[in-house]
Amino acid sequence: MPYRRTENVVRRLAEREQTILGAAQSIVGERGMGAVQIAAVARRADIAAGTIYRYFPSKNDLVAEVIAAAACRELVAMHAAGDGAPGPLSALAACVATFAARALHDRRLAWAIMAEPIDPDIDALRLNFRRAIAAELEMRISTAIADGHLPAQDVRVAAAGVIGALLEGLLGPLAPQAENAREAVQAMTLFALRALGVVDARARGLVAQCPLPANVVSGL
Amino acid sequence: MPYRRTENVVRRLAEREQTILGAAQSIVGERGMGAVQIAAVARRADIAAGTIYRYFPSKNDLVAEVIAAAACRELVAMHAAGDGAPGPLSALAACVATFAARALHDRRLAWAIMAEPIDPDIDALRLNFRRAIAAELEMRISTAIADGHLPAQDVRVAAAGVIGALLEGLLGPLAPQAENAREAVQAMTLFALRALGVVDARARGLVAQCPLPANVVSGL
DNA sequence: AAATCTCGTGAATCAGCATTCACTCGTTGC
DNA sequence: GCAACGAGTGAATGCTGATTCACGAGATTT
Repeated sequence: MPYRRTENVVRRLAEREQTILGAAQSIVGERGMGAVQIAAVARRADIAAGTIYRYFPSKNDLVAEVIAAAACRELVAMHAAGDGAPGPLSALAACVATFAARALHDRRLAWAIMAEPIDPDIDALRLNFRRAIAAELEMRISTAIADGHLPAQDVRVAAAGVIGALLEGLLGPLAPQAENAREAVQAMTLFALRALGVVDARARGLVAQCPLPANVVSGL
Repeated sequence: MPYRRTENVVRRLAEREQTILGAAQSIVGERGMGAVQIAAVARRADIAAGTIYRYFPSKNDLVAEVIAAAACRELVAMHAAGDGAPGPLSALAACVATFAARALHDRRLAWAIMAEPIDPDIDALRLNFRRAIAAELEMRISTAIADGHLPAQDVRVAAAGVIGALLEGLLGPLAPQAENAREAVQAMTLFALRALGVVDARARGLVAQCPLPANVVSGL
């Protein structure tokens, strides 16, 4: 009979794979995509460089998994936030605020994953992630338009614009550093809602009712 | 008497420097920052790789000059567009539309210069450019607020948000490719004005009066 | 316990690219 | 015309970082 992996070995392998992924992610979060080097990941995971290739066929595959995992977490959080809201506009506001709050919580990681280009292959993958995030927003926006809460507009462009505004306003190099995260999230959410056509006063009301950043961040 | 440069030689040197800068810029415009390699620039400029180092101490310095030149052109165009408008809100709209139209005209170049990170040193430089663009917008926004045309808001965040929305909505990977540039510019300008607090109807009016993209692009 | 088999290792290899430098050639000053 | 000088050259150098591989260690099977 051929060699077969013991239960124990399977677990150890799976654990190590997670260790590697975790090491890679923590490096991304601390120093950006550019700092993800096989040697560095290996060092942080406390294994040899070659070992990484027992788990991932290439560096790109490793990075891809890091991105995919983060993408999945964000999508779930956004979707849940929207579903929990009472109406279409509230759902939209919750969606935006959730994305903003979570991104702000892990600025560097979010920026690296959403916007920091490294390699054409990786960029293609990241594109899927962005598309998925955008699709979630588009869905909320479309619903709000259909219900007459927003003026008619090109949903694709609107969603992209909102994402761009959030990234740049909260994470980008121009964003005011640190200070009060909650205020920043609220300011950008307000900005985004107005951009989509909600009048100022109404938008302020919606923002005030949004779940607090502290809540949406849980489970990161 | 020591060697002295002839009038003729001086011109030739200056021309060649421009040739190199032009080659670098055209590569950025076609294939992004990542494609700017000394060998490639030299090939396009039809000179030897080593020659580039007679004109620029390092690749970073070369890239820096490409960025600075582009930044300067954009700032001048934006400023002029705003100054030519009849009122504060029109100026704001013209500023935004101009930025949008010009960016869209040279999508790749604009994206590369505004958003494509390569090297920490370069990033720092790009930051200045973004700050300058943002400052121009901030100035227009502040004026409009002071005149009571916009609700009070954090001008820094607002300007950053507008830039992010424009970049992402028009140039980013999610932006609908090609099609009608004029429409896209108008849609994003409308989006930005609403984001800043102009109500939909009024914003539409302002956008309709903006100079056409065809005009603002001249002189690129 | 012997025979296989996979895992982990890390030094060596390979590739891409910026940068250098010894050299050639056209200019300049006499 | 000729000696000095700086511009132009491009092959060689050097560095950085991903990927490979031959080997020793630990697991699994008989």
